[in-house]
Amino acid sequence: MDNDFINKWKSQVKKGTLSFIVLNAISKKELYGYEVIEIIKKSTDIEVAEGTLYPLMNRLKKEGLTTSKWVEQESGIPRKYYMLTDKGKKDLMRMREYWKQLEKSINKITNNEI
Amino acid sequence: MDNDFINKWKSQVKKGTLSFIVLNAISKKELYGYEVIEIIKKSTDIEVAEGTLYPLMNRLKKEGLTTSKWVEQESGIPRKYYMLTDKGKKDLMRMREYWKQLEKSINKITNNEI
DNA sequence: TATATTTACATAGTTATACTATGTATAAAT
DNA sequence: ATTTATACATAGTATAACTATGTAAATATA
Repeated sequence: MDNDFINKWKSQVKKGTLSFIVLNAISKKELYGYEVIEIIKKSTDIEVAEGTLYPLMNRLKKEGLTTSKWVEQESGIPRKYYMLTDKGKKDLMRMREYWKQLEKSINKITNNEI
Repeated sequence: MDNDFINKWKSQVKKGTLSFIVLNAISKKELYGYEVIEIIKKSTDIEVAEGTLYPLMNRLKKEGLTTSKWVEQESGIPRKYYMLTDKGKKDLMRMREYWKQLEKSINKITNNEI
């Protein structure tokens, strides 16, 4: 209840940035879902719930940005690895451009340069 | 229909960034709604529909981040000017900190530094 | 040996916010 | 006289994160 607005805002900021972060993460190396959560936590300190991540992974696949393959483990539960498709790579490039632009715009506005 | 994913993504990125941009914009100078749309368009090239902006302005006020006052014009329709409350100023500071952190995290991830 | 925790996947329902479409009203431009 | 620009607003829709919950195997702990 404490700072309701800020918390809601942080959650809203994730809408968009989260898919961007995920696509970037799997762009250099195939990753499985659970691993993505850990990597994001470690490198950005953002906590992504499993109930957030798995539907997102499915959506990215359904939209044609990723593919996946199951990999059996010698021990333990099989892992579903995700990788970018050509469309995924292309879209990620465009997202990076847009993000760079947005970053500039927001810096301008926060630094009173309107 | 062309690039559906990217367009949806851009719209999602706005959820969060838009309120941040608006708060920054009115932080240095009282602005009225219509003016906010023009300023955002000019300084960030982001097109905000009126049906997006006015509900947002009302929400920010309801959440206690802004107040407003009507100002009659010698000619033309009265304008509703918005300004930050103390809570609005405090929250904006925290949003700026969070954004700075996010920017760093995303730069790290896009530059393959995981 | 029994129990709790960690790993690894998934979905149903809820919430929050941007978008679309639409409406009202005044002033200026064509 | 009609269109465009200015200035506000709301109802309904779509999207995506969040909460809660569930399954199952492996490992750690009591």
